[in-house]
Amino acid sequence: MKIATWNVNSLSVRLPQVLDWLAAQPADAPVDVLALQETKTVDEKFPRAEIEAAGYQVQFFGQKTYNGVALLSRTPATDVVRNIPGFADDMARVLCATVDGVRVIGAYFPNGQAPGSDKFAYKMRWLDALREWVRAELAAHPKLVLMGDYNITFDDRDVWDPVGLRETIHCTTEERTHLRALIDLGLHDAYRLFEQPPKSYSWWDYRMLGFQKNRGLRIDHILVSDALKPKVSACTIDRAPRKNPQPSDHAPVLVELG
DNA sequence: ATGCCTCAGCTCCTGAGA
Repeated sequence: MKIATWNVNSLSVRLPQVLDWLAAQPADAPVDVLALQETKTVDEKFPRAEIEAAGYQVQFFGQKTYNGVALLSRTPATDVVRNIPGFADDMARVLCATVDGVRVIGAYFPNGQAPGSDKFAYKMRWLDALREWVRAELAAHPKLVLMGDYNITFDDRDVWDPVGLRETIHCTTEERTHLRALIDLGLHDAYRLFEQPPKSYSWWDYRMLGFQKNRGLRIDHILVSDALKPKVSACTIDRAPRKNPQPSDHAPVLVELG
């Protein structure tokens, strides 16, 4: 089972790239589940027909201009949950469903803008609510994947300039403490289960030739539960779509469950 | 300096992203 996450930074702009990317997978190893973030599309305008024509079922949860998430799957998604139950939020950030017996959560974590800002405080509240909800989901569904654009780096290995970016957004101790608290629920950073190339990132700034100079951050993650950890056979970041004309600023992350 | 790109939208500028 191959599961992936990709912040597409507008699905209406990136839909052809998403379909091309899915079609480019090996025939014997298609992507079974794909979580998308920043679709930036209201549900009325969501490109459902195009995605279904590519052989995928799709759940989507969007809003105007910002945020928006979707969950593509080759088999039906059941028990769908939108956003964090009990946490009032006018932003479309979370889609959760069961696919092939795996509880899959795709999430677009808040950016946070700057430490000390109102948006940073919202990010911390959102992370608290997410953690308590995921704790309950894990108890009910031991086979669980939590993936998406976390907007948080785990440690300095995930940062192109850890000195210059010390305690800036995505790199603060407070954010990392919250991320670590998710891990402590019984989740594992699938990417670090394997030896990986140094300076591996999932996002590069559009400006300043960020990608060409590999000035990036690893902020897109796939966390797997204790029960799934022994089944993980690979986890990779696919940089190829970042080289497309008119790319998203994020690259997809993939995990394979044996 | 807080921009450099990119995107959406009450679109010829602004807000937000990260």
